[in-house]
Amino acid sequence: MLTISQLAAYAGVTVRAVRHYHQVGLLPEPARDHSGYRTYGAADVVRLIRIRTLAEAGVPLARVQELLDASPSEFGAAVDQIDAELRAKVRELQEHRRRIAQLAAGDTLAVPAEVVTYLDRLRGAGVSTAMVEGERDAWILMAARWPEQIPEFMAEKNAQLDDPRTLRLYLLIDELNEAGLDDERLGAVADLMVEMNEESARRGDLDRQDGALGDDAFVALLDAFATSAHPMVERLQELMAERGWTGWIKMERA
Amino acid sequence: MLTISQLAAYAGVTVRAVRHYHQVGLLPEPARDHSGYRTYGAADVVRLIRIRTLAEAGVPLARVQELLDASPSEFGAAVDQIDAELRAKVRELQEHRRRIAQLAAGDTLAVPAEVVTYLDRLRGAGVSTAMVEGERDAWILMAARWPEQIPEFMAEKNAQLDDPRTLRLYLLIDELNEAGLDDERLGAVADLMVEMNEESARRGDLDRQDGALGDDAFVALLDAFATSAHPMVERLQELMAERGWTGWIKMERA
DNA sequence: CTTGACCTTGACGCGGCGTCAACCCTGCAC
DNA sequence: GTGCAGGGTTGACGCCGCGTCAAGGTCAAG
Repeated sequence: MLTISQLAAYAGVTVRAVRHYHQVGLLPEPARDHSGYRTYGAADVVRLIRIRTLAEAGVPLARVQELLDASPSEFGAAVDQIDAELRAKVRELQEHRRRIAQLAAGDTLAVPAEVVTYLDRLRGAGVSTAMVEGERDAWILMAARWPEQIPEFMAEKNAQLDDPRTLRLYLLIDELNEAGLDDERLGAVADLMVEMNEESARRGDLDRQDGALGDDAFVALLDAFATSAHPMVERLQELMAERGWTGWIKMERA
Repeated sequence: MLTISQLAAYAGVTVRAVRHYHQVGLLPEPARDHSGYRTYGAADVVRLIRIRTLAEAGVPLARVQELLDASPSEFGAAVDQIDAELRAKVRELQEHRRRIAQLAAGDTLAVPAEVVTYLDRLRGAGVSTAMVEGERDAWILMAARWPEQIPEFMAEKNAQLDDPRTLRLYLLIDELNEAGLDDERLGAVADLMVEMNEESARRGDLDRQDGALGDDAFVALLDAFATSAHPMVERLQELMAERGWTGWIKMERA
C-alpha cells in the first residue's frame, strides 16, 4: 500500500495535484488508514498516470474523464477537437507576437503608420517634442474615432505642411510656449491663422472637413483636450474670435 | 466630459475592463460628478487606448505601466523579453499538440510504443481483451518505474512469446477465468509454469531478472495488483508454492 | 524526548476580466 | 405624478490548475 507521496512519485506529479484530482473527482478518494492517511494501490497509480498523460497533452481536466472511458472513435473525435483548440491558442499567441514586433519605436504605440510618418516629418522640421506628443495623442484619438479616414486626413495634413507658413505656425507656437504668453506675438499668430483659414475656405477645404468631422461631441472633446494640454490655445481662440472665427479642431466663421 | 461607457466605446473595450484598470492602478481614478459618476476626458481615452494596444499585443497588465513610461531602449528590451515569453508559450502549446497527436489509439495512452507492439501481438494471438488490458496496466506501471529498461524488457518478453508454451499459458488462464476455478486444470497450468521456470533458471534468466527488478516494495505492489485484478492468481500462487516457487512478478525458488 | 519528514484540512493567490446582485440616477413618455 | 428603460455605483464569485502558506496530527529514527 502506498502513501500519497509515494503515489505521486510513481506518477511523477505533485502531492497537491493528486489532492486536486480528488477534489474535482478525477481520481476516486481511496480508503484511509487508522490515522486518516490515504492509502493507494497499483490501480491508482495506473489511473493517475493515464490522467497525467492526457493532462500533459493539453487536455483540460474537465474533459479527461470522458476521454478515459471513451471508445476509440469518440476518443479520436475528441482529440481532434482539442487539437483544434490548441491550434486556435497558438494562432492567438502568434498574433500577439506579430503585434508586439510592430511596437518597436515609442510613437508606433497605438498610432497608424501614416501618422508616424507625419510626426517624424514634424520632428525633423524642428517642432518640439512636447508639441509632437500632443499631436500624437490627438491622432490617437482621431484614429480611434475614424480609423478608416486616417490615410485621407494624413494626405491633407501633409499637403498643408508643404506650405511653409504651416511650419512657421508650429514653430511660432513652440517659441511662445517657452517664452510665456505675449499678446503681441500671439496676435501675429492669429493673423496668420486667419489668413490661411480664408484660403482654405476659398478652396472649399472647410466644407469637406465639415463632412468628415460630423461628430460634434467628439470635436468638443478634442478641443477640450487641446485646451488642457496648452493653456495658450484658449487665448488664441479669443483672438481668433475677435477676428471672426470660432472653434479649434474644426474652425468655422462666427 | 465622458461617462465610463463612452470612454470604453471610444477605446473599444468593455466597461468592466476600464474598472479593472482602475482597480489595478493602470488608469487613474477620475473625478466624480455630483451623483458619483466617473467623468473622463480626452487624455483618459488616449491613455486607455495605449494600454489596450499593449495588452492586445500580449503584454501582461502588470508590465504595461513600466512600458508606457519607458525610454525607447528600455522599451525595446522589454518587448524582446515579452516576445521571448510568448515564444515559450507557443512552444509549449506545440509540444501539447505533438503529444496529443500521438494519442491516436486507446492503448497508446501512457504506454511506450514497444509495449503497444507487444500487446497487439497478444491480441492478435487470441488473448482476451481483459487479459490484454491487465497486461497494459502492468506495463504502464513498469514504464513509470523503469522507463529506460522498457525496450530491454520487451525484447525478453517477445523472446518468451516465441515459445508456443507461453501463449498456451495465456490462453489456458483465459479459459479458466471464464470457466471458473477448476483445481485440476489449474494444476496443469502450475506444472507448465514450473517447467518453464526451471528452464529459465538453467539459462540464468532469473538472475538477470533479480537485478532488473531490484525494488522489492514495487514488486510487491505489482503482485498485489495482479492478485486484485484476477482472483485466480492467488490460487495459482498457492499451487506454485506447493511446487517450491514463490512470488509472482519476480519468481524465486522457495 | 526531540527532531524532521510526512500526513491532514482549509484557504488564498494568480490573470483578466465576465457575470450576477442589489441598488441609485436620469431622462422620457404617459 | 408615475413608471420604465437604460445608464451608473460597489461588491463578490467564477474560471483553471494547481502553488503556497497555515496550523495542526503522525511516524520512524537517534
